[in-house]
Amino acid sequence: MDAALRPYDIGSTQWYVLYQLAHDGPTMQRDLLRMLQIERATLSIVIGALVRKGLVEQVPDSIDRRQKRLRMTAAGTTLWGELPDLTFIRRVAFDGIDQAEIATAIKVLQTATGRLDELLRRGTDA
Amino acid sequence: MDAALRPYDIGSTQWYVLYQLAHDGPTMQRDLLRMLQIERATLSIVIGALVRKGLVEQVPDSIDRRQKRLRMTAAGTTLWGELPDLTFIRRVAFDGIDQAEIATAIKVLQTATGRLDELLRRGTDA
DNA sequence: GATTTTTTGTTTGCTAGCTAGCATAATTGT
DNA sequence: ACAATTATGCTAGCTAGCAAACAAAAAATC
Repeated sequence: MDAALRPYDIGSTQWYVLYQLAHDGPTMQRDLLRMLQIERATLSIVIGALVRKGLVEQVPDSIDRRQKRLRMTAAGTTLWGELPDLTFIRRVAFDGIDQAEIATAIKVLQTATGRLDELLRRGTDA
Repeated sequence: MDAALRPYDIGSTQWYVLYQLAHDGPTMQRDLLRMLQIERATLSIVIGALVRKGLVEQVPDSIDRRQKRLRMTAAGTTLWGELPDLTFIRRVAFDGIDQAEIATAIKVLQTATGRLDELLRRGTDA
C-alpha cells in the first residue's frame, strides 16, 4: 500500500482516514479512533499531516467543543478521485489460495492476537 | 515483546541484535542486514542506539575498513543476563491450537508475503 | 595506473506506532 | 454551586520502518 501511495505523498493510515471520509462523510475524530484501532496521540499526528496538506478540515463541534469533526476539503476530494484502486494488492496476495485455508489462517491469527491483546490489557491494568 | 522489554529501555529490534551477538559472538553489521531483513539505514539507527547506550561496540574491520564488526560490551553482556525469557509470548499466542492449523496459517502467509515481495521487487526494478 | 562502479555505513526527512504528561471541556458527585 | 473525575486532543520523546543522497573504501574495468 505504501509503495502504491508514495507517488501521491500519502501513507496507508492517511489513506484509511480519507477512505472513511469519502465513504461515510464527516466523522468525529474520536470515532475514527475506534475504527482505526490506534492511540489518540498517533491519530493526532496523522490528522495533523492531512490538515497540513490541506486535504482534511478539523472543525470543533458546537455542542461538545472538545470533539473535532473531520471533513474532506475540495482538494481532498480531488486527490481521492486520482488515487489508484488498491484492491489489486489483495488479489496478488491471496488469489488462487484455497478458501478454507485462508479461513483457517484468519482463525489462527484472530485467536493469537486476541490472546495477546488480553495479556497486554491485564498487564497494563495491574 | 516491546511491552516486556520496556522496563529495560530496549526495543524488539535492539533485542534481536543483542540476541545475535550473545549467541554467535561478534558479527559484521552487513551480515546482520541479511539476518534482520531490514534496510541499511534502519539498522544504522538501531545500532546507533545500542552504541549510545554503551551496550555494543562498533569496530572498523582491519582488512576492509568500510565494514564494521559489532561486539557486545561488558555492560551489554550484563544487561543481556538480566533480560526476561520472552518465549512465554509464543506460548500465550499459540498453545493449544491445532498444529495442522498453525502449519496452514504459516503456509498461507508465506505464500502471500512471497508474492507481495516479488511484486515489490519487480516494481522497484522497473 | 587511472577511472568508474560497487559496497558499506551514515544522515536527513518522512510515516506510523507507543507512553507520559498537559490543557481544556464536559460530566458527575457531593 | 463547586469540586473531583472523565474525555478529548495535543506535544514531546522514543522505536522502527522506508527512500534518497552522500562519503569513503574497495573492486572492477579500461
